[in-house]
Amino acid sequence: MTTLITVSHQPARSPKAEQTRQTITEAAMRLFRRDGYDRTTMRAIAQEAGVSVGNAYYYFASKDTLIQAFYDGIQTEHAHRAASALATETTFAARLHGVLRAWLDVAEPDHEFAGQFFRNAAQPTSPLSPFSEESAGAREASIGLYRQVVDGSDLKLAPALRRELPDLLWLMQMGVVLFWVHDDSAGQARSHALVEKVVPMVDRIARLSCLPVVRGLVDDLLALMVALRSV
Amino acid sequence: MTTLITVSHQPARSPKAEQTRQTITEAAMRLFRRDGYDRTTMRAIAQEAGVSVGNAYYYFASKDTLIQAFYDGIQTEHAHRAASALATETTFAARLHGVLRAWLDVAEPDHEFAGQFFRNAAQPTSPLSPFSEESAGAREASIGLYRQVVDGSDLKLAPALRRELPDLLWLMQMGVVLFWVHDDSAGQARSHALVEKVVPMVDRIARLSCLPVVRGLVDDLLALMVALRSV
DNA sequence: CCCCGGACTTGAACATGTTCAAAACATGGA
DNA sequence: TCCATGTTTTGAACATGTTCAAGTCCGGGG
Repeated sequence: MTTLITVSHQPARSPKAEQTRQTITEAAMRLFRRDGYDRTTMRAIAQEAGVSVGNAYYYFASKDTLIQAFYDGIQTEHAHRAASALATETTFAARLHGVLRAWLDVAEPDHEFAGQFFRNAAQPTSPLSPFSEESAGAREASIGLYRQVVDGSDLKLAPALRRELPDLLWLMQMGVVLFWVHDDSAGQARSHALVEKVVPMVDRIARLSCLPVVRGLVDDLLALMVALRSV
Repeated sequence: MTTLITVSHQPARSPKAEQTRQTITEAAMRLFRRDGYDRTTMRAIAQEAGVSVGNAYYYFASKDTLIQAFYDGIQTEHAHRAASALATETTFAARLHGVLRAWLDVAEPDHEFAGQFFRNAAQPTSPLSPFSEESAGAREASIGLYRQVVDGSDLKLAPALRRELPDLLWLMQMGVVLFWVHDDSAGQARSHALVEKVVPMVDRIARLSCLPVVRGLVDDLLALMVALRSV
């Protein structure tokens, strides 16, 4: 479930190298959290880690890639907390709600920091983009979470929809993240409100997906996804 | 309809100043289009404009704000082309399709360039974010376009939905833009396919919005929007 | 005509992400 | 022990966005 994606400039060959790499990421995380991404300089990171600037670049291709550690941390922590929700809840709505709220809880302490480096993740060409080739592993892991949400639940769905639903729910999470990043309300209250309202809606749509009218719309949606993949 | 948002460091007092400002934006646009955003340096822009670097900063707060001109250009051009679609089409689907396709057509020549500076627009704190205070004018103008789409069409809608639909359609456009920015297919074929498929779906949903089942979902959606505004 | 105040312009200086050639270090084999 | 080779580390140099103190220009008042 962990699926660490280490975008390393050079792979660590020796234990000592691994140690150095670790020291650098820890120093970076510490400063990023304390001063924010933009105000933390590479020189400061190097100094905090007791290492030269060039050495940081020996292990990490750029300042951006240093936040991969942060990325991975949230990912694994989310998987961890989501697991406990998935272990106890059985209804679709409760499971979905648990996984989404787990994300908000995990990410909350880093809201400000996330807002600062979000632009890097938004760049289509960046390896940190959730849609990038390099993020495939983390993306699959995250989608896997939503597959569990669906599979372990009481939902009755047409097979085609059941197959695609995890992808759609992951996409929804991306939407929530987008909203969350822009959310400057205290404790990201608006994001929580969003989740609170959206989950029952999704639940209702899913349950109605067999009714004739809704069925047609769902079929359109599935056709859309298939079409986009093939173009 | 134009609503030019000029984020200027210093307002231009004299005609000569206005001339200089113009020269700089034109040089910047030329180089951005030719070499891309990242590979165009401020020094190159200054030189192309026959001006000093400091002078560019007298008129523009940063390299980012130079692309405001580009932003405005797309906005006005879109309004222009959309108007002709709105003048001829009468059905909701055709009007919506016309406006969205107009955007794709207008933006196409700048797809690569847009991908490069998209990250700036994605940053929540940036004035170039479509959700920012500074973009309010352009945003309202754009939403106005979708108000026309709805109002001039043959759609029968509950008043509450009719009021909110333009906002929702604008949000949908943001989604299309997000997709488009990540779309590296030839001529952005996938984005066109997306629009082609999504428009009939939206049309169908809108037309079904009075039926009992769909009605409930739409009400939920409207309640969500109201709730988020008040939190 | 001269001078003053403000608008405009300049280019050197600064901050910071990134690169690179060279040095230091480690390790296994002669 | 010493060398060869590959790994790790260094810090100065570079590229580029941004700032700033100082200069130039210009119009209006004396």
